[in-house]
Amino acid sequence: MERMAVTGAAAALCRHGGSPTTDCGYCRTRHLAFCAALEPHELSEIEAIVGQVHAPAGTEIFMEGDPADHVFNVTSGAVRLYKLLADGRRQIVGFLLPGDFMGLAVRRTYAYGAETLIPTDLCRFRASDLRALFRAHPKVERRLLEMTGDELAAAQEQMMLLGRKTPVERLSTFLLDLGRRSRRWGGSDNPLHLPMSRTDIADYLGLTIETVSRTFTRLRRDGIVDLPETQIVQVRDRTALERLAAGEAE
Amino acid sequence: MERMAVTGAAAALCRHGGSPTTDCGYCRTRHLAFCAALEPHELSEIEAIVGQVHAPAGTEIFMEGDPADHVFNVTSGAVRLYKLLADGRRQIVGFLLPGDFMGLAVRRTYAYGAETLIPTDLCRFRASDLRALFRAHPKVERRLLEMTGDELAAAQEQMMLLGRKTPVERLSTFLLDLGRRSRRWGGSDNPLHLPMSRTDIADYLGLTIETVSRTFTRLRRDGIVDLPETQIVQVRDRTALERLAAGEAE
DNA sequence: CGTCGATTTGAAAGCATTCAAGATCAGTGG
DNA sequence: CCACTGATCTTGAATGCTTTCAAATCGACG
Repeated sequence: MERMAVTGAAAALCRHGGSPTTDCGYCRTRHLAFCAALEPHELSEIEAIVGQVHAPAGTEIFMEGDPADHVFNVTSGAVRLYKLLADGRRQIVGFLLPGDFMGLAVRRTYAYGAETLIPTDLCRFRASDLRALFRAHPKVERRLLEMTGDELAAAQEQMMLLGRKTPVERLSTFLLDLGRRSRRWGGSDNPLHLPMSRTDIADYLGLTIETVSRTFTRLRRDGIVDLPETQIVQVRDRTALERLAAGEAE
Repeated sequence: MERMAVTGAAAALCRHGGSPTTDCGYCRTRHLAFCAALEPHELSEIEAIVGQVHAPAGTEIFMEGDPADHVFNVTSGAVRLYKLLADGRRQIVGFLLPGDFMGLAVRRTYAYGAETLIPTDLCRFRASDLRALFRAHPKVERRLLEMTGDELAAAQEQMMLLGRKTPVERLSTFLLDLGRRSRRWGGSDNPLHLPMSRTDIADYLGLTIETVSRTFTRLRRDGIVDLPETQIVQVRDRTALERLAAGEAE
């Protein structure tokens, strides 16, 4: 199981050196985050409580079980959320891309650990500040309920994948989903850049690294994708990929 | 794949014959549902928009993809939520017990189908009525965000189970979780009554019915549980069951 | 007592995993 | 510029566990 060097904890993450305040007006992911619930003239309420954080690749943002003091928005980069069993088995429960958030914990502690995959920029909010914002602006809370509902639906799709799909169906679903989410924040979906390792993909799809690699090879052999580089996927036959992802072909 | 006769659709479900209004003051699951967010003297606001529904075992409440017009609270009985692939493979994404809710869809349609396992009583709300209640009482929406967050955390635990746990770990986790939830609404956790079939358990745990059966046999052989009846589980060694569920033993 | 469905058990097969070895790539220093 | 090194990824072969296929048992119900 991959274990990379990690540093820091949520409260210790370096604040971005520059300006003490943030200008949300220029944020390219604002329309994706819960911030979208507020009108432009209300953004100062967010700017008053947000902190900017930059973390290099492989940084531990927080660990499962840590006190859930903060909520984070990803504005650039990528993050993996994961859970561990006692013997080291790992399940990645999600990858975060720009516009995604993490750390909303009803309970006192985080339900998963979070580590950056690549250099990543985050907006950090103290949970107590956010709760105050909810009281002032119920529409922010409504937006967060909406986003949490979307996450829950995505989690149920992932249960379908983990419980019933074959390896090639899992990988096809993963590639299409990552492509959709990449486009959502303005990235490319073809060619698609994979910010995570094969080990990460395996731990997300409930497979071994070897099976992931063999399945990539099969998709390439069948002319469905091309891999000009390990981390770059060129989709050649999207229809075939979609049929595989839906479990309609084999 | 099990396919039982089903009847009706969300809008067609019979209203309970009796009184046109409901007395939430007597509801034994009120403290579990989102209704708990309101004070006793505010319950009339719920009573004004709630409808009582009774459904016999094997009733289809709604199908995946149906317009998400209603939200339901389970007050007695049990429900399975499931998703299907084109070729009939099924993944059960959750079992509902008294106090649980379903149908909250940010999107226009339900993300899963719902069928009763046993005779079940439901409170039904029109989504539009509920949204109006949110506006009048933000604390109801807060409570629903809290419950949805709990569901998301449970879904992530299930991802860990489906992606990385062995069959005996899956079944142990399932039995303990069902026991906890049974106690929550006032039921017994030992002996524990299983309202669902082996096929349902298999489709929930990402296994085949035969593997579920063999795993029950193993737990019984090892003296960890007893099965006086097919649907009744007597836990004999809770500590061992907990160790198995956590992946600390084999 | 007989039938039908659900569950359990047995035996064989298939497929992902495990174990092992190569290949590729990025970074480092000669 | 190139060899060296370590990590990541790919490929091969064998193992083993779950699945598949098949049959027996159990239980509810008429």
